[in-house]
Amino acid sequence: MLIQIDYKDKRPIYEQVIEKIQNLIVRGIIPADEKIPSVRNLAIELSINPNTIQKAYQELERLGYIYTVKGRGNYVAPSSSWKKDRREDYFGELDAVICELITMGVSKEEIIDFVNSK
Amino acid sequence: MLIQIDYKDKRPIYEQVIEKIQNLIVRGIIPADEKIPSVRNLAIELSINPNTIQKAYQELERLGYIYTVKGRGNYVAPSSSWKKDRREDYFGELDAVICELITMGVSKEEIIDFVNSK
Amino acid sequence: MLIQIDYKDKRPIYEQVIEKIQNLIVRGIIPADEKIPSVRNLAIELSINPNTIQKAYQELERLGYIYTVKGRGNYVAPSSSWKKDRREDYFGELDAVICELITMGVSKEEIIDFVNSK
Amino acid sequence: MLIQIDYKDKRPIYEQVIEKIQNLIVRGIIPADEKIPSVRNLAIELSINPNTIQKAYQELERLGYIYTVKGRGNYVAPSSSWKKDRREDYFGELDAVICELITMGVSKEEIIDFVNSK
DNA sequence: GTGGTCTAGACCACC
DNA sequence: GTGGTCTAGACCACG
Repeated sequence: MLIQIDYKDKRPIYEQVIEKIQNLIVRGIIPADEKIPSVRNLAIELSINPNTIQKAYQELERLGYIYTVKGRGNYVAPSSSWKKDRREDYFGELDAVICELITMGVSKEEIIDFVNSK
Repeated sequence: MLIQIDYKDKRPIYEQVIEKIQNLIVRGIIPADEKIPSVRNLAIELSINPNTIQKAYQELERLGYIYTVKGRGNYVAPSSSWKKDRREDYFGELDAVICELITMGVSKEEIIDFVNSK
Repeated sequence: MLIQIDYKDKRPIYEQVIEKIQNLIVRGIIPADEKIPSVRNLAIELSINPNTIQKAYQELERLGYIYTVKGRGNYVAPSSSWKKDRREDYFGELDAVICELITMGVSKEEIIDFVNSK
Repeated sequence: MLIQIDYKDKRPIYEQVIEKIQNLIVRGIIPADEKIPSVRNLAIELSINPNTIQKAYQELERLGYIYTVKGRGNYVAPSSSWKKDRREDYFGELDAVICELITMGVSKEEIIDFVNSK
């Protein structure tokens, strides 16, 4: 797996795990219905306590990114279960940042130029 | 003062205080070199532990939004000391959000439409 | 057979098998004294461990929905052996739900309207 | 507090805690914005590990029944944040039970009689 | 003191 | 072997 924990990061470990796996799923690196590492294996691989991975996996399931089959393992969910939510989340963030920039006197044109320069 | 603490907010209280005062300063509601409430007074007004206000004020000073005069109080710093930093921060955030949206298959045009609709 | 396992369902697989077969029996799709698939065959058909099917069949026998003839297979029991139990179970559930709704301030009339609208 | 754990119950302890506190809140026994016992205190009172209470409280917050203030404690949320969801949940359950009963040949009239007899 | 996170180690149901 | 739950005990940030 391509997951790395950053111990300098102030966020809790389980959040980092969530984010990393979200990334792998959203970018299509792990396809739908593919198995992801077992709680124990990932724990060993990252030298982390299994409970911490467990917490991350449970949250990922709650968010609709994976589904869990007891006695079998965890599998990535079809994109339909998270795609919409995720878009809305990011447009919400975009909205907040734009509000802040406009409040600070940045014009819409400047923002659009910035988007185009990407 | 126009500060309200939201206890249901997940962020620590001192961060909320920082954000609220930043807002008052950035929007020009408190002009440069104006005195802001003393640690003690604000603590009483918000029914909050003075240590919490103290922590917020220290951070605000570190960020360049206020300056402290020993024995006299805290004053709003001139905008030159924070304006640039703040713009860069928000453009950094904007950058991150746009990257995410593009990764998810949202086109630049959609993003620009969204900005224009504001 | 018309059985489908849903791996995203939180319940254990053997419970799903029980429920599905109960349904086929209760709705009369498999008549009394009809043979149901052998443990082995159903296991193969559903790509499931035979132990899981075995557990489901044992429970179905305990509940009176099927009876087992050693060396010959499993057969649907006559409705007399489960019909009464089942009705009582569901009226018990109905009772519990109605209690909760009333506790929450929902009137009997609202509940009756809901039943009639079905 | 009026909470009792039933060790014969097969459900996990944290679910029992959730259900018990939900009840206290829904029935108005603990009013909105009232403090509920701290994680540690309730753990001691019930002779349960604090982590288990913690899990229950986090779920209760996620469900909108309580809100948490770090360093202060947990408080019951205003009913607006859960009342609607809860009604929908129970009407959903009611719907399922009624479907089952009708499938078994129970008439609407019988069901309505049952409701009226309560 | 309060909640939030983490570790280590255990037992269980399920497959 | 797999996930789910629980205990015991620890450290941290917050107030």
